[in-house]
Amino acid sequence: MSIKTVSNVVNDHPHVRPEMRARVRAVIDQLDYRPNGIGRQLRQGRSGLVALAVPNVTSPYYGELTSELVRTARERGLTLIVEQTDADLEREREVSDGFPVRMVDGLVFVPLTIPVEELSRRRDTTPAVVVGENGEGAGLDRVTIDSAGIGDTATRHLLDSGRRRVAFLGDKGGGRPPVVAQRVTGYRRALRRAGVPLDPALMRATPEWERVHGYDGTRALLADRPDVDAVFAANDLLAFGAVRALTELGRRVPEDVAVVGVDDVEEARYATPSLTTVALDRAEIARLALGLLAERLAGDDSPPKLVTASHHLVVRESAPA
Amino acid sequence: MSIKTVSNVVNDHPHVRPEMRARVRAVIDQLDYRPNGIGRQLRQGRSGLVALAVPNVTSPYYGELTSELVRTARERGLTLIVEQTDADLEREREVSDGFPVRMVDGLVFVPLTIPVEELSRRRDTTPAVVVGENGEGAGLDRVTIDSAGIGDTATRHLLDSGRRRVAFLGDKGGGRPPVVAQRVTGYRRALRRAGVPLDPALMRATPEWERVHGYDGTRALLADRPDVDAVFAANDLLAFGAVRALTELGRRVPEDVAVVGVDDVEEARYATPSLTTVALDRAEIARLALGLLAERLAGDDSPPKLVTASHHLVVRESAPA
DNA sequence: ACGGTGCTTTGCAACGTTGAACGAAGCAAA
DNA sequence: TTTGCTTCGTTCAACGTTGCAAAGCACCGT
Repeated sequence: MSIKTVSNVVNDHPHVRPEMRARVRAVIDQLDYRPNGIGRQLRQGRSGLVALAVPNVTSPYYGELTSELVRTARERGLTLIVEQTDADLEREREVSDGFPVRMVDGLVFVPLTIPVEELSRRRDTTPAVVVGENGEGAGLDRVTIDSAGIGDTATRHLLDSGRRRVAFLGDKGGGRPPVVAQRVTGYRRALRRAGVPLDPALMRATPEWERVHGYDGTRALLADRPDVDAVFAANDLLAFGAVRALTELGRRVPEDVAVVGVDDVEEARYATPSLTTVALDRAEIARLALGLLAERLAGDDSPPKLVTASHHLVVRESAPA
Repeated sequence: MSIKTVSNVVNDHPHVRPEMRARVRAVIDQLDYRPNGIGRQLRQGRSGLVALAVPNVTSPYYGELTSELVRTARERGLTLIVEQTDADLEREREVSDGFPVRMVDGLVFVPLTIPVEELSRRRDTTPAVVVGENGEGAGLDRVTIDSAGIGDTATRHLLDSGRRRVAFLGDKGGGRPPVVAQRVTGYRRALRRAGVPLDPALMRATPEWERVHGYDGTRALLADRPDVDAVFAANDLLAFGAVRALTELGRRVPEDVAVVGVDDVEEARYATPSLTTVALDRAEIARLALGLLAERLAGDDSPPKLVTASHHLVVRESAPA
């Protein structure tokens, strides 16, 4: 029998006699034949591969996002290649410029440090979806969250529970990336609405947003402002570090200092005390991102789209109502 | 100029006049030409893709292992495809049988629930490396750790600090998978050496090894044996859950109950109290696994190899010396 | 001027697959 | 028996790349 007939059977094409079909199937089983994906991809001009470029898969937030993307991609018949940029500018540039060898059909990119102008100068024509606030203005499809709203929600919760000296942990010196700028905006908005003056000494910058930076930043904060009574940390990891520092310095959480984070990573539920946080729906973000990408893969060439995923406050022990 | 000349330039072949080389380079830059990976792969018969099948990328241990594998693969010029089995038997079967379409050059597999016999019946000829104790006897290349040694080290540390009622958290009912069996073996060995009789009520089974199971298991443990003075948890997540449960039930850690975990995930350093644990070198595991795979890809067809990665005790607050 | 030598460039084929077009049967109706 | 139609199977070509071998081209010595 001809190769093409086998192809027809494998692809469930019509116009194959049932008898022939069965015969081919039997031989396929016997030989454990599997179509060579490469040949197929070359013929069809698509690989079904999608690259995910994320700062890392280690930190809980990106890990959980990666997990949801892997799951969602699978459901859509796509396969995910994982790359880590380590938040390194050069690595992010490489991702933005496109891999030197063309292999993937699409890209999901979570940029941290690359300037928007560079993103928008992108020459690579592989469809790309940017995830996060940092791609603002890049002229690419993007899934984002309302970080100003998040900052507002968190800060308001602390103010509503009677706190008045609310620190912001996780600011960046110099030009703030959009994600930071937005969370600060929300923080200020909530303070203003409550009539609480902004105290610059309560705005603490950190080099990154990992546990150790929350820890260090909080120790520095307490040295300056020993009377702080609440911390809004820009993400959960900073918050964990903050709790650790506060505890070491003899502050009780939440009695002396309340702490709110952002992300609702799994650990937030099991930490001691459990962490009040603003939850982001990572499954929704994954769904939206791959949805946008799938439209492009299907040939959609409309102007770049922007979609916003939802968030909600989860009240736990570290900052009760 | 001919297509082949371009190919020669792209691949830095000798015998291309510098002038011609420059001319081709210029055009490549101008057109932003990138070789099509699929065509190249078809020609060369290899894709440079390696599949990683891991229970999930969310839990810290697998996440950190995935991260190291991504990094190491990159260094070796390989690209990692990530699949999650969710510790589901059916999904693990699919991985073991091989993907229905051939696309990857190799497989790194962390099996949890699939029986060894099924693994060894594997028909797929794609080179595979198994990571972990659970692949014992599968007749495949494997990177493992000395889990009996780990159980011994952890238990001994607790006994050395004067504890006598040491619980084992994370047993499995019914036939124990190798990883559990080995950690139990080490636990018993240390107890025997210290002359402490084994108390079956201190052996606590959990459905999985996640925080919630450590939490539930520890509550059950305290109901049965309120006088327990130490917990050896089979991994860090169980230990975090245990600490949480102990704290809620009024036990101080480590004063009343000491806790030791296994893995040394990043969180262990920042938890309150910080966690004493047996550290596994994930970078080493990744290096060894891809090293074995690379040998197979290079044509090595010697009998299956077994290599063992190292471990060491890290003493922190939850179980001081 | 001719063949030889060594460097440079090109043509051909093949990797494994599948869409398109073509050919070969089978069958019913004329 | 021939014609026309349907159903099934095959051949051809192409996807983009690169190893191989042959061809082109200077330049040299005789």
